[in-house]
Amino acid sequence: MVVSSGRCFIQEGAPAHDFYVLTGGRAKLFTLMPDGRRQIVGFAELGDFLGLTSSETYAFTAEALGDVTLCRFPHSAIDRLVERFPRLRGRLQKEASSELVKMQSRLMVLGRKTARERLASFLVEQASPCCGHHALHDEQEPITLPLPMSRTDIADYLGLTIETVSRTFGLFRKEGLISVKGASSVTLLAPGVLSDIANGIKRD
Amino acid sequence: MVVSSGRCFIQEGAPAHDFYVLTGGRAKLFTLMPDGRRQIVGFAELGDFLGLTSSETYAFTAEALGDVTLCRFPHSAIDRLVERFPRLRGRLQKEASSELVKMQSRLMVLGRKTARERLASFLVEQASPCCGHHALHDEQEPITLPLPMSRTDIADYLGLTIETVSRTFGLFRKEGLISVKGASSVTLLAPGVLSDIANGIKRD
DNA sequence: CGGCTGTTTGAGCTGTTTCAACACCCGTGG
DNA sequence: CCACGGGTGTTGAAACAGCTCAAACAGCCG
Repeated sequence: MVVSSGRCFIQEGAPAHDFYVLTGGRAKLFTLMPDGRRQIVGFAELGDFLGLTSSETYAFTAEALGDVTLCRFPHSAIDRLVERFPRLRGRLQKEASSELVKMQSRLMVLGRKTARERLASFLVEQASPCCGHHALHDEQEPITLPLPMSRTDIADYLGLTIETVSRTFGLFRKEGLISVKGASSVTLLAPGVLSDIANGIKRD
Repeated sequence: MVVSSGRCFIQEGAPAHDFYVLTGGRAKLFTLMPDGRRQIVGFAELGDFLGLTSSETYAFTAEALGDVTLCRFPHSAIDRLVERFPRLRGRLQKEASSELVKMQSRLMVLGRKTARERLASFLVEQASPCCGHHALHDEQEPITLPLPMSRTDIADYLGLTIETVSRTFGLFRKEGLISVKGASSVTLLAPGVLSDIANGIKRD
């Protein structure tokens, strides 16, 4: 199925009938508090499984960032699917535990890092799929990233306000660490330094 | 195997040879930043699986809170185990996805909640296994909890400082919401109100 | 060229942290 | 039995990072 930009295809709290595999585009996953405060719990991309839950209802809302394509499966079909594609079993387990590891580093970001460190962590995380195998830490080449999410989304992902996100982008720009094109594209000019900032390391 | 209080049985970054099932006691799971900042990513209790990871190394350190008993299995044995105990498969999946759901609510705690709301969330979370089936939200009876972890642990779990945790305990006490015995035992005098605070709901 | 939305910048404020002093609990040894 | 530590928890005052409120700005599209 195809979901157009801004549409929600999973609703927090709704009965969890189906699960999805994302086959194109990206989506933001978030939860809300009764008074409207929002926390983005992740950005889904190609190959991610969404809507697997042990409870009766979805734990988050999923909204398309740009147009998204996905495959929908009823929860009840999961056993049949695994039977037909035995390798899926391993995928599911691997996906779950790698998501758990990511969550743990997100907890560190939200619980213990400063605004600078949070934004640096975000940029490094966004860059890591692009630069693949070799560690970004000692990457010297500039890396250009598309940022399909708004400043508000970044803020709600990092537990900050849009103003703080904007100001911190400004700082990084002034320090020559990044350069920004039109607010939806960044190039990391010094990935190694950003990675150090993300981990709270000061090199002098 | 038995692990005595304060001992670490999983080291962050160490090669992940084994995984564990916790069969007695409780443990804290945490990650560290190079400069020593600490984030507790969870408290493990009876029946929890620890050390399952898709990568080569453990993502967190696990330290016993009081004495702990656990079963150790080499990672390589997991397939054989599942073969012998087919129901284990479901347990693993259920455990993983319920842990993911918990993680999402922890992200909300760390990213968007105030100190009051964080501590209330913590107390409600600690109480929920005790009061089981019926929702704690409209629970009127006082609930007494043991708190095996130190104030420092609570602070590192909630992304606060020990001083803020202590002050907030003081506030709750003054407001008649809890009563504290010797810093390692709390009774929730108004669980419903605490649950509302945890969710950012103000009732007047 | 207006009008809309999203982003940046500025100034002042606030909740949480930091730093420091003090109180408590408890095991030890005089 | 009680004074003495040492670790842990509490309380206070000052500082600061990030938030709030408000206004200016930049794209972007009709």
